[in-house]
Amino acid sequence: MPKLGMEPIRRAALVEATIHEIGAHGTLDVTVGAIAKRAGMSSALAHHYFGGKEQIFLAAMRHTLTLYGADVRSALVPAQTSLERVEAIVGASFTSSNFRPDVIAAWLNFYVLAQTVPGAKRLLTVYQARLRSNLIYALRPLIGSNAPEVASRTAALIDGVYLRQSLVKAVPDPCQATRQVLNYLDLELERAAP
Amino acid sequence: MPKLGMEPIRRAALVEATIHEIGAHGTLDVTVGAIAKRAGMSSALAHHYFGGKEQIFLAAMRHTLTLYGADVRSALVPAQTSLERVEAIVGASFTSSNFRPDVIAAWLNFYVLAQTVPGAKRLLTVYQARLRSNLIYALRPLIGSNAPEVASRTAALIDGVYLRQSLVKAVPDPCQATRQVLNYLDLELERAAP
Amino acid sequence: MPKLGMEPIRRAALVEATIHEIGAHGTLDVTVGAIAKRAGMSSALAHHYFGGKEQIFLAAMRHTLTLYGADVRSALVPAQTSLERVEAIVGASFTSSNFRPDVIAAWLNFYVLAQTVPGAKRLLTVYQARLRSNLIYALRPLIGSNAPEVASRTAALIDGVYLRQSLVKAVPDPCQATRQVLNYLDLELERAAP
Amino acid sequence: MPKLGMEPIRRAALVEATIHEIGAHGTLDVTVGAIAKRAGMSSALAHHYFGGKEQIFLAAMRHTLTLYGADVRSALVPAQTSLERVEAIVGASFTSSNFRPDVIAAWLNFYVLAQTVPGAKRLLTVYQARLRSNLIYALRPLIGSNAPEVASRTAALIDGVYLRQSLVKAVPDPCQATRQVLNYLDLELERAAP
DNA sequence: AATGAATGAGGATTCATTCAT
DNA sequence: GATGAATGAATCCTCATTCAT
Repeated sequence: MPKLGMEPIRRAALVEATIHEIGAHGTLDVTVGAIAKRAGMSSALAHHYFGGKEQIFLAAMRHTLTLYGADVRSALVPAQTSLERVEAIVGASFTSSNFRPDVIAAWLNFYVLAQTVPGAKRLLTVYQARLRSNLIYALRPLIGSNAPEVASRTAALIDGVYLRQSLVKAVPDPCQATRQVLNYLDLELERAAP
Repeated sequence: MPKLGMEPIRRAALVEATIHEIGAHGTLDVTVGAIAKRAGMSSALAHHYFGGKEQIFLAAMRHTLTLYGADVRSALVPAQTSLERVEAIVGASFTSSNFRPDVIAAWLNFYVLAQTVPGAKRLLTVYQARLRSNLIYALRPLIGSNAPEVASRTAALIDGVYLRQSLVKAVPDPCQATRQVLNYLDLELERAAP
Repeated sequence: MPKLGMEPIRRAALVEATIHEIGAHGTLDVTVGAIAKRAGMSSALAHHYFGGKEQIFLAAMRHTLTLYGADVRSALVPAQTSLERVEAIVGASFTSSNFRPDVIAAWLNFYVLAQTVPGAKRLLTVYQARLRSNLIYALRPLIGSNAPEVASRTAALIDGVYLRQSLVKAVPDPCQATRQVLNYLDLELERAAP
Repeated sequence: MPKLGMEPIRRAALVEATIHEIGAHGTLDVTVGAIAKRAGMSSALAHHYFGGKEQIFLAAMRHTLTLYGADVRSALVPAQTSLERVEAIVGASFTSSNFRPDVIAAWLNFYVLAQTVPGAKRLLTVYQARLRSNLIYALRPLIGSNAPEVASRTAALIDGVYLRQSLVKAVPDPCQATRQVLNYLDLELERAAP
């Protein structure tokens, strides 16, 4: 009984497993075998579906970025004011589904992957560009021409918070992380409109 | 050609080569053989002096952190005012000898190493603690009890700038990076003493 | 060509090859590669099936001991009298399938392996215990309470004959070896029942 | 200050260290470096004196055999009767200086070495021949033409006792070992002269 | 669709040995 | 006499990847 439509299920399972595996090891030094086993299939099948390790990694990146993007979008839906938009964007970076040890470690390693694999660099660049343009769009009404620079700084700060969290054993605290970034943004807003 | 007292020379060459190699590959996926060859010796000798790959990595980390620490200290020497102190600390992070593609890639990978190797985590933790305490000490006269929080944010921002630079092919611009961080700090200082 | 159920075939081939290789070299200093090549496969496959060199050695030991045990058991089947039992046990030690240069060298090296690998020591200890209890059981009706001591001596003598044979280039002579041990046992029996 | 006459001291130290090292590891898998360190010198010096690992091993064998030979000879001195001769020979095999875990492991490994290194085989063959002729000479007055066969059996028994001792963690018991062999010889003597 | 079988390539590590001082 | 320096060779082991079923 050839199971139809297995492909998307298998792919999803592998992507999921990849992130867990990277999270568990903290490294890209995970074997296709381990990923496949965690996903409940043979490594041969993993290759069958993805063609190779690199593409499995890329799929995992795409998945992570997609989830993140969806979080941002859905957080923006109810946002009415510019300020709420900004808060929505920052908040989405620290959703409890994104700001998890697993995912944090994965992000870190995606940056490493981007040093080697062009596709990975492209994905991260797109992520950064989106984040930036989202922030600029939300900030412009509030701080005008300062928006681009502040957006860059905000993005860097977010990434920095992630990076530092990767060192700590403590379970990540989304609220505190969000506040840390928003506190900075408050400053910028105060200056623009005292 | 064998001389006495080769050990420190060889060790230094290996550490140097390790950073270059990591920088060139953007990954910890470098072979001891490649490192040794770059350092002009056999891989066996590398093992002889360091005992293993992990310890070579750790030595490279220590070296990088030491250089950075020295830069901070020597930048602090001529600093008279608190503001100059802060500027010195931030500036040292973006010295042209630290803020180089090589070293940036190395830092990124040290964070990855720290996920696995306890010694590496320890080193990075110490680095963060020093940076933080340096900043707090310099900031306290300027912003009082806000110093710790601002120090954390500043540190995260610095790391974030590094992280983002790792994605860009463009040669790093120390001035711009420094300004990015100092602009933020200006805000904090303005608020404290308008 | 890949078929199913290759595992037992491969494992058997490797075990066989291991004994031959140890026999040919007279040492445990044989490479997994050489064993695998002799068994007609890649060394990677050998690792795949056994997990490591040590476990290959242990499997070879187990195989040798199993063969020997089977020889003893089947020799005991037709034995009617106690004397025949004793002769069966001793004879099995010098079967032409056991008392072969290959196997003799292997035994010697198993003793060496047992110095290092607990599992190997366990196997040899079990072998010795079985041989001893077999002998005691067969000897008791003939020599009574002397059986244990005589069994020990007999076992030592058998091992000694093996050890000495390992030094000689001449092809082993099962008959002579058997006689050497049985002659000693005759003495013991005579004394008990003159 | 070039120390004169260092050579014999160094060589002795190395030989001593070799036996200890083999005893400690239970294997010939000991490194020249470890031997040299135990002997308090550099491995280069070990090579200087012996030329290579194999020759170090051979020297250790020679030393062991020489000690044993000396023990036999000195035990024979006070022996008056043939029976005392026999007892002296057997006893010397189980002197507390020979029948030690160290030395027992070394013997076992010498047999392994003999499979590969002709010189080692020669040494062991000489040892066996001497033991045999010593025994025959002592036994002939007691059992006549049976002496050669009994000598062989005795020698095998001695070696077997050694071999079995190598498996046991318990500290070797010279008395018991000696008795085990002498008990056998008593039998032979009884038969010859009831 | 799925997998066991199989391998080639590569890498860390160890070690005997040599050499210049 | 003695050693630190240095290396080539060898070996175990891992893993991504392929293939036939």
